[in-house]
Amino acid sequence: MNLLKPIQQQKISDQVFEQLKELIFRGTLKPGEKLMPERVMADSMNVSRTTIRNAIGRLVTMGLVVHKQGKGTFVAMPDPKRDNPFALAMTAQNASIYDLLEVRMGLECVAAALAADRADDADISAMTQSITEMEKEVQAGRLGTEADTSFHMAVAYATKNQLHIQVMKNFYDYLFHGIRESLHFLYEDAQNIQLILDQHKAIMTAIVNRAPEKAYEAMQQHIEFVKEFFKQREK
Amino acid sequence: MNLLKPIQQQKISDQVFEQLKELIFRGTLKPGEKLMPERVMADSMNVSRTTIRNAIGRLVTMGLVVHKQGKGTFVAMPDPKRDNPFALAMTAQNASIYDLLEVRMGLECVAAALAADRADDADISAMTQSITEMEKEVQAGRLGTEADTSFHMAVAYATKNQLHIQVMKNFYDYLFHGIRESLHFLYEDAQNIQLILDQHKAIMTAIVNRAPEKAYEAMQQHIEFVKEFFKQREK
DNA sequence: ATTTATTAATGGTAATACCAATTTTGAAAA
DNA sequence: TTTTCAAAATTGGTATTACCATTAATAAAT
Repeated sequence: MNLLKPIQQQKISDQVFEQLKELIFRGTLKPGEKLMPERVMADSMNVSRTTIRNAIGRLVTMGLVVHKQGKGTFVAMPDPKRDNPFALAMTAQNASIYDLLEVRMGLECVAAALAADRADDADISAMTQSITEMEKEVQAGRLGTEADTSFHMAVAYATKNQLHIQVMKNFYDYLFHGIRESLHFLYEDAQNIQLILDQHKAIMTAIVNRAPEKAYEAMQQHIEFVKEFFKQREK
Repeated sequence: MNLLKPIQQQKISDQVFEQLKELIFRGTLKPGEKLMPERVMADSMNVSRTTIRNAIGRLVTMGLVVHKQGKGTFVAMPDPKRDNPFALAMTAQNASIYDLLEVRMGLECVAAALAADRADDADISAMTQSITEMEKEVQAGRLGTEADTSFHMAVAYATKNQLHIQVMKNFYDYLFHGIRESLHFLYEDAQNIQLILDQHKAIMTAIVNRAPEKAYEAMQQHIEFVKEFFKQREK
């Protein structure tokens, strides 16, 4: 039976939510702009504040608006991080940079070891290129952050593990857009860059020599170095 | 000034949210399972239903639970079609079980070592419970896959690394779902299950004894065992 | 035993009051 | 006048209570 389609009983909060979402997506409500106070909005829409808060709450967890007690609710600034899964996870769980480094430690050390087994000529040449590129950048007075990333991605590709590659792509995409500021401190010091370059070379050497354990350790020391840097800096 | 650290004024709804999320992540609340009615949950937590609804509302928009008016609130089934935070679903199709195990090797071994440093009583008891649960399941003639996952998530939680927890949750939700059939072969053999149980116990013992290296190795052997099983089976 | 009406259970909305953080206001002090 | 600072007004967060809407469970009628 049931030839009749059910009248889609959309919840009231759904409708409010849709309206607000539209306003934000269309740009009628611009980033940084303040929303109406909940009480006013409830009044002008003839619904309860409860419902309004429900709708806005969804926008908050979606990261489209932010609540500020005592101030109001504001449209969130368009944030490249928002599209990045890692960034979302980081902010949602308010993870620290150490959390990040620990996860990297797990992923990249094993990756380095695998790379030592599986890297082919193309992989090696990609690593080499990343290193010389980084040297050039530094010589030119720039920070070699992109070349740095390239090196690590080259290692990832050398594992031939599609899943690992995908994960690392997400990771470094975030490192770029997400914590660029934090990393600047690391790159500011020319001494650090030289050390990083040496560490990269050590990793590559181990990979070229088909020495998985060495590669593992070299990567470990590399990440440990970064971790120590931030630890020192905290004081 | 500001020598005083800000008392992290976490909202009540935040705390409720965290508790519920943890129950779901750990697998204590299994997919499809019904949550307590809001009213009794509010009562047993000594907060208002308003706050409970706020917390649950977040879980809903995150897709972890679903509301059904008149019926209740239920833990959502992990849905591959759903947007997963790390966009790994597509990769999971092409990824081999070895790819998965390699990435796990990196993440979980380091995690085990960290857990040995940081696990508290609650973590230990969660691991114990997962192990006994798995034993009970096996005794009853069922496969203890869920308890197995719970154990690994317990280790993840013991790291206190929020990012790692998030990553592992997604791994188990989306990736292992794709190779569930394959895993059946592993669990079919009672002998294997016993070995897996022993390995879990070894991991936990190392963690209890605060022996990071041992924990690392125990986890390594555990994953290596699974890998070897599938390798043998290919022939 | 089947069907139907009633009741209970449970999420959704409303209304009101008060708490907590922030801004604004306005009077007192300089 | 300008600055300071305390009181009041704003605004999001939580609590309470009541009632609506949907579904499941139960009792009553056939």
